[in-house]
Amino acid sequence: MASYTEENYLKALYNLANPQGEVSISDLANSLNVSMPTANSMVKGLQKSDLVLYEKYKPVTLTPKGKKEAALVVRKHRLTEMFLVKKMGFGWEEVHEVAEQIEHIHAPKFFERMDEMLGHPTIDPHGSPIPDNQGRMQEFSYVPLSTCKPGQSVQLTALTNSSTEFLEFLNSRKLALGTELRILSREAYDLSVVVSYDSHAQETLSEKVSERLLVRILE
Amino acid sequence: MASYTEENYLKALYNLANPQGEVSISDLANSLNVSMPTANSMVKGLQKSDLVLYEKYKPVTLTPKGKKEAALVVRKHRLTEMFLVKKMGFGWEEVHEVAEQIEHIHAPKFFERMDEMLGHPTIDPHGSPIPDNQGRMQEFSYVPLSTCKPGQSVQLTALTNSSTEFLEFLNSRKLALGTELRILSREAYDLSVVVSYDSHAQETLSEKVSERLLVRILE
DNA sequence: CAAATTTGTTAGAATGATCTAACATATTAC
DNA sequence: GTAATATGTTAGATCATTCTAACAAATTTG
Ligand SMILES: [Mn+2]
Ligand SMILES: [Mn+2]
Ligand SMILES: [Mn+2]
Ligand SMILES: [Mn+2]
Repeated sequence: MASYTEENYLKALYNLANPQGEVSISDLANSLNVSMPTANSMVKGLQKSDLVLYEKYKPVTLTPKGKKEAALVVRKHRLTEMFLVKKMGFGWEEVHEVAEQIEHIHAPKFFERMDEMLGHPTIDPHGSPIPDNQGRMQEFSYVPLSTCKPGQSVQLTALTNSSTEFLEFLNSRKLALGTELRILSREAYDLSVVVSYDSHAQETLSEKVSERLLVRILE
Repeated sequence: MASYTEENYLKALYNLANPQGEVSISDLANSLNVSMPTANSMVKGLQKSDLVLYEKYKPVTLTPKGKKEAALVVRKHRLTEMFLVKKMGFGWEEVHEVAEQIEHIHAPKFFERMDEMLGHPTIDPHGSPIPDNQGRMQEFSYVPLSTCKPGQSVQLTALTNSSTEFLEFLNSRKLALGTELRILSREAYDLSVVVSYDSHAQETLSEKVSERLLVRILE
């Protein structure tokens, strides 16, 4: 069984994988705030347990076994976040750090019960999909708000970044998942986007913000 | 901050302490399923962090700081067990192992929220007191059923053992906290006790069982 | 109280996870 | 296509937690 630390490596590999499933040692090390030699040596260990494929100087890839284990940790993380928000009254900006710990609890019934109580949710409080209990995750095809055109109506469905700071920024603008936005214009100079929603007649979102907001196009 | 392992040592010391607050290395090692040299070396580490008092060949004692830290871990354990039973529908026999893990989560708000949702409970599902958020624990003066006399009426209030097997045995006899028992007789030969309660007109409890049941005397 | 037993300590080693310093390979820029 | 830069690896060390084997102190027993 993977250790606490190994689970964090698997999850990082899962989240960092490019379309070919590859992750560089430097990205891995960076994401986990460890040195490259540390990441390198851990990867060798994961390889011994058949959780990753790895050759010197090549990027790392999860094996099917590793990918499933990773997805199941992600499942625990996202179910936990959903539970904290829906059943314990936490804000979406306060749940990530706790979930980062609770995802390592070994107690299948605990998470099954959360899942039941939540009615088998398919997305977490930040709009990210929750893998099923076999580790399968559905794909959504949402687009960043930054790629939308003036005149379009869209619905905020997910985020590409869920840092506390970003979530607090969204709170301050009363932007939540489900919010419907109309794109009024786009500033060519700084790529900021002007939108209206709810009682906000006009709100300007910087490029940095708009590229982190994933939306479903309504019309 | 104490590590996961250190927290388990502190908790064991807290639970094993005799009236003078002392714990032998062998009891500590035994309780944690580690060798005596391991316990010995960990105790030296705890001493460096001012969590225990210790001299070669003498029993170990928690410092006030160590005792408080231990009590706060016990608090998290017991709040968790209560939450699992009252808010998530688990049986009292299934919560200890999960709580053993969740007690190490570092997230004050998570446990504060549990406490609130539970209405600031003072006992856990097995009748053990929950220390307050300063680590203070109230003393109860319950007596083992085995010390009671025939003719007495008592109420089951706590347990001195909370193993899954024992709890399942109690479930099978429909014995729960709060059950009122009348002591019908006591067998001199094997010290078993015959009691009646609810719809059970006559139930024989072995000495092993009756000394693990803590009761409050009603009359 | 001396012997036997139990309890506790030291020494030495292993494993997992981490680091820094030094070196090697790969990629990018000129 | 070499030089500079970025990326990756090896070596060697540290720290926490654990072990077994050997020895030492304390306690119990006859
Ligand atoms: Mn998260
Ligand atoms: Mn984590
Ligand atoms: Mn317990
Ligand atoms: Mn524990």
